[in-house]
Amino acid sequence: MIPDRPLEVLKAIVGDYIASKEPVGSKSLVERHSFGVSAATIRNDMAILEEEELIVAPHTSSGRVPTDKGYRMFVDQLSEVKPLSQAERGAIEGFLSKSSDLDETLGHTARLLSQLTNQVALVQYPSLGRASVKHIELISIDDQRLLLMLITDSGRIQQHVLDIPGGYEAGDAEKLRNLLNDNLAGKSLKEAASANKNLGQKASAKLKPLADRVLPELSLLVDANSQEKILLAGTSNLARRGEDFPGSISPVLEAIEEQVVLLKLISEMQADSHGVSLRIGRENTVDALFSTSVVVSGYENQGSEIAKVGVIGPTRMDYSSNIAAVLAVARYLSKSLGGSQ
Amino acid sequence: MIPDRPLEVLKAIVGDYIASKEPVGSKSLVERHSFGVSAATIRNDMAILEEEELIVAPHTSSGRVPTDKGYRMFVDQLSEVKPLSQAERGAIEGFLSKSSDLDETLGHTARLLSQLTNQVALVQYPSLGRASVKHIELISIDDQRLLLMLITDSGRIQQHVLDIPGGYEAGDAEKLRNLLNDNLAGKSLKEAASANKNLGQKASAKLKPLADRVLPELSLLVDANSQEKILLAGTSNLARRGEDFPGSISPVLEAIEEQVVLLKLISEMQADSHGVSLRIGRENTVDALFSTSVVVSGYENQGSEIAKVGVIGPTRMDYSSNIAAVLAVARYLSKSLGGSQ
DNA sequence: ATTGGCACTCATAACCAATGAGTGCTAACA
DNA sequence: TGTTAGCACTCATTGGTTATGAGTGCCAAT
Repeated sequence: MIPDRPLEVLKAIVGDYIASKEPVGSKSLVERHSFGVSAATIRNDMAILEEEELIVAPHTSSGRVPTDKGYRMFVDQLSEVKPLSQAERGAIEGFLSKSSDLDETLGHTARLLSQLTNQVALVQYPSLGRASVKHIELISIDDQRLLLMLITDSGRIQQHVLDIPGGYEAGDAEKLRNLLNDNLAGKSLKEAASANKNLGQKASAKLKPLADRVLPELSLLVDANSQEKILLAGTSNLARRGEDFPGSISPVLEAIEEQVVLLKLISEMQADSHGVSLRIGRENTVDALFSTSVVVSGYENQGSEIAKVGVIGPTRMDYSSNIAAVLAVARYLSKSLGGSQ
Repeated sequence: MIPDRPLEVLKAIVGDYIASKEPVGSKSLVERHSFGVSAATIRNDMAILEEEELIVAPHTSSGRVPTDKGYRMFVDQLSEVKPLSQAERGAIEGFLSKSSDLDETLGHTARLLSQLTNQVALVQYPSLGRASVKHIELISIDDQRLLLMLITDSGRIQQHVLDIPGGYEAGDAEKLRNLLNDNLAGKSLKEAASANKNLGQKASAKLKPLADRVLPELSLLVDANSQEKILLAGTSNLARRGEDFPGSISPVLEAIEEQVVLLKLISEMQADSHGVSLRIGRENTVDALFSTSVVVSGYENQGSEIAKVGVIGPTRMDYSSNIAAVLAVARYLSKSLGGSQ
């Protein structure tokens, strides 16, 4: 529905605008690209694009700037993304290979992605909601304290130290531990939460006091921590791009620090054919993020998607390379998790 | 050495400047405060202060602004800090009482402090360097994987999942665990690190293969994680105060995201008589933080200081209330840790 | 020691003209 | 029909000039 050359012009405008931060006019356009036509013709094409609301002029008689719709068309046209350089691939591999536990891996991932893209990186912790109980551990620390641990198949480990005011017998802890594992291991967290409630009755009279102390804490671990969590890195990259934001960047910073908002946003996003999902400007349902774009992709453990990873930056970003970076990092992260956990 | 009234004038200047963000002149000074003398007299006093480099005029014939030295004198004069309101005390208590494990407690603390002060809050994780090994746990997850845990007396728990490619016998894991605890529990991390190296010899022939796999990982846990860590919250508060920073805020953001820099900085800071320690402007050894002030206080577990907590903001901050907030939060945090861990 | 008076400084705001990149439109052209 | 050259017009930006006024330093008088 939009002819060929105007589309090329749109691409050129987006490209030049990303590079220069300046509204781009017909003249500089024909200078930098070889369309084989004159500036006047380009102007006609630009009139078409403006008609379609793909570009807009900040003020009468100035260059044009892509609209959100324009960026959207641009990325949808983007057939293949810019592959990463050898150096970048090396950096990813080197960075992620030396991580040990989950916390550390995700922390590294966030830092890496923010450095790779010069944007704010976000990494969602594997959601406990979809996870299942792999193992429950009850470890005696000393005669009045127990360490309760919940290990899920997503690799996340939650723990809590319990005071047992009256003390306890080592054998009881062992028995309770077996009871818990026999009844809960393998169940999804939701099932475990409800099964846990009825478990008190199964405990023998001797075990009862300890069970009464431990079970509620286990519930707490299950629900309180099934609350999702996001890791951020490179917030300063936002500040450096401050000029890209209309008023101040502080509402943007506030919004992304507000985990709940971000979680809702990325949970709404569905991956497209490339395996990546993006929201551009006003496509974001959050007012404060109307001048930002979010690029996310899922990462997997043992074949199923467990959480998301991505970047957030000004709508005027280099979509091609950011998409490539997010995809690559997601892929390596999946590999790194699948291998060792 | 500096007469009385000029000192009062300094206090007034600092106070007014903090409130108004505007350089403060002699006239507005006599209007807002009742010195009982005329503007001209105040001007003479200001000349003295300027002589002492406690205040400075941004340009000839404009109001005066406190220098770093001026702020320093101001806070040193500060005999008692502004006590927190009832509501604030309530908020602290409510917030911190509902935390369960260490991670969560510290996370809550950081958020709370940033909200209380409207500054960037920082919370240092209990340093493993000064900590000692409380307990080591080796848990079988399945027949090819073990979970290795290191629990320190500061309440921090580190864990790592180990693949044991050839499998192992449950009894061996148990024996190794006992060996580790017998030899390492109670030792400081440094001692444990070196003791750990010689432990391979003590293992029986049967235990050797497993020990060879586990011991290096334990070393890794000890060193790699004895690296300190800082939690930040409320970065957006910096952005909101953007006008207070000379050029852009992004170097500041970069500096505080650079954990190493921050860690070095706060480790240099020694608490004064109030139990609080602060660096004002150029007293910070980091260039990027020359226009910020850092307020920290230590928090304790079982009577000994284990790490620091504080805020960082523009030199033009409300020292009195920030000091009060940091102190209060540090105190409550110590209480909360001492009670349950 | 304090004060009123006064000349002086200098950042800021307001106004104005010049500049120039960029546009839309029209008429000619292939 | 699509393309091009030409032209008048718009308007953000820049630089220069001029008020305005808050604030100072200094001095002579109290």
